[in-house]
Amino acid sequence: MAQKDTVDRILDAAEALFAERGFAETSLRTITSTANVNLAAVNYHFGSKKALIQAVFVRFLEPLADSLTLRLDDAEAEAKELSLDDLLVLLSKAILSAHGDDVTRTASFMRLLGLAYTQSQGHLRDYLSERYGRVSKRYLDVLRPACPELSDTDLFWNTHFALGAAVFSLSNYGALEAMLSDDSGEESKVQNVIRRLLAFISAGVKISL
Amino acid sequence: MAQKDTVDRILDAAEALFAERGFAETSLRTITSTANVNLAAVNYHFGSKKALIQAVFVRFLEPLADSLTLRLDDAEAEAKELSLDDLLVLLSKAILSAHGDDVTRTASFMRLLGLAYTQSQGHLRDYLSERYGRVSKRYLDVLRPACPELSDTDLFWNTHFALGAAVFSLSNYGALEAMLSDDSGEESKVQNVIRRLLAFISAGVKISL
DNA sequence: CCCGTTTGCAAACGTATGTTTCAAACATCT
DNA sequence: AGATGTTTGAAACATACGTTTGCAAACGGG
Repeated sequence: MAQKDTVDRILDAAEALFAERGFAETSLRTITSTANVNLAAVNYHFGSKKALIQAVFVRFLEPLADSLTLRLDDAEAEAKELSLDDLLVLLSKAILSAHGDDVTRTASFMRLLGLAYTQSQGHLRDYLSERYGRVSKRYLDVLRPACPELSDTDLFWNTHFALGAAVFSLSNYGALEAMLSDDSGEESKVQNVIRRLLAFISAGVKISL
Repeated sequence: MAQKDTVDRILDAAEALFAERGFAETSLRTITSTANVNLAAVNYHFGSKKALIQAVFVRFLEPLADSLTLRLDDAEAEAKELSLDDLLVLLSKAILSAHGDDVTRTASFMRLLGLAYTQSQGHLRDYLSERYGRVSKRYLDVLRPACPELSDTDLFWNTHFALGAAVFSLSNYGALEAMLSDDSGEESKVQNVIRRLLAFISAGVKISL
């Protein structure tokens, strides 16, 4: 089929539109007309708007969880001690590689993650933490021995500070980039910001009160 | 009058409801019934829902901007060099003191700030940056010489990483605190988290690529 | 006390939304 | 080819929303 499947076209449109306008601000009519699909198709294929939102997240997070699991398996197979920076790079590579190093789409999806946190969307938080709780817990378990000098409370808050820095800056990447004078190099700007972010996080996470 | 003024009751209800559910997800009917006020009162006193949202932000940010300006005046009057940590403490004290050290309300309002960033709400971003651009620019101007070893690009990204860490963690403070085992000391937990946050930011901002 | 203005209230209006319906088009299998 | 199950399409439905209206009550200066 020359045209992509209806389901995928809906998911593509929904992912992009949600990211730039939020969930409640994006109507099914906008989504379906962007996707060149009949309005009823969303309820037919997904059942409801809520379910569509969940499907958008699952389509992105499933490969990410797989990629992360795989890399953690590899790392543990080598049985070497993983440093904090090793783990940060591992995570960022897992995220980026999960969708063919499409940095734009990844940054756009980070915006969705930010929305999922701030916007109440209770059903989403419950669903995601139920579905991906195991992977994130495993990552944290590996992170724990990489920061032996930190107490559990230190680590807890520092990781959430780091998560905030990542989600916030990447989800607002578009707006932030526009504020910069364009004298900086053109190529792979996002990559550079990610390098900056990792350095920032690496320094912060090591702090204990 | 025993009852607070209608305008204030609306603002109180709107601030709390917006913070916990988002802008689009909070209807005027929910706001007015929470405030025990007639539905039409919002459009009468504020003109529109958009204007109400702006008014909520102005009521909170105006004292904050004043407090920050005052403290910057004092600091510059002493003509001492302000270190990065001095400036972080100055800012956090300005934020907290602006509303009688009501940490709960401050944390709740941080959530609103996060929403203002993530949800498109273009009118809000424009309005706020037009109204408070001068104060924030002044703070950044003082911050600049406190980090002499950083390039402008370094400083730009690091401050936004820091902002993300702050907004995200404080705006989700309620949910995060609930995840912690309650063995930690009861008193002034928020204050402790703010101390942690400042240490985290202080370490991260100093990083250059 | 009166009258112009402000505030409060109930009801309605117009619109946009998520969802449902049901018949037509399509695909798949025997 | 014909029957059967799946997918699309246009239209309608029910509801929730922001906003407006019309009028009564309260207020305040002359």
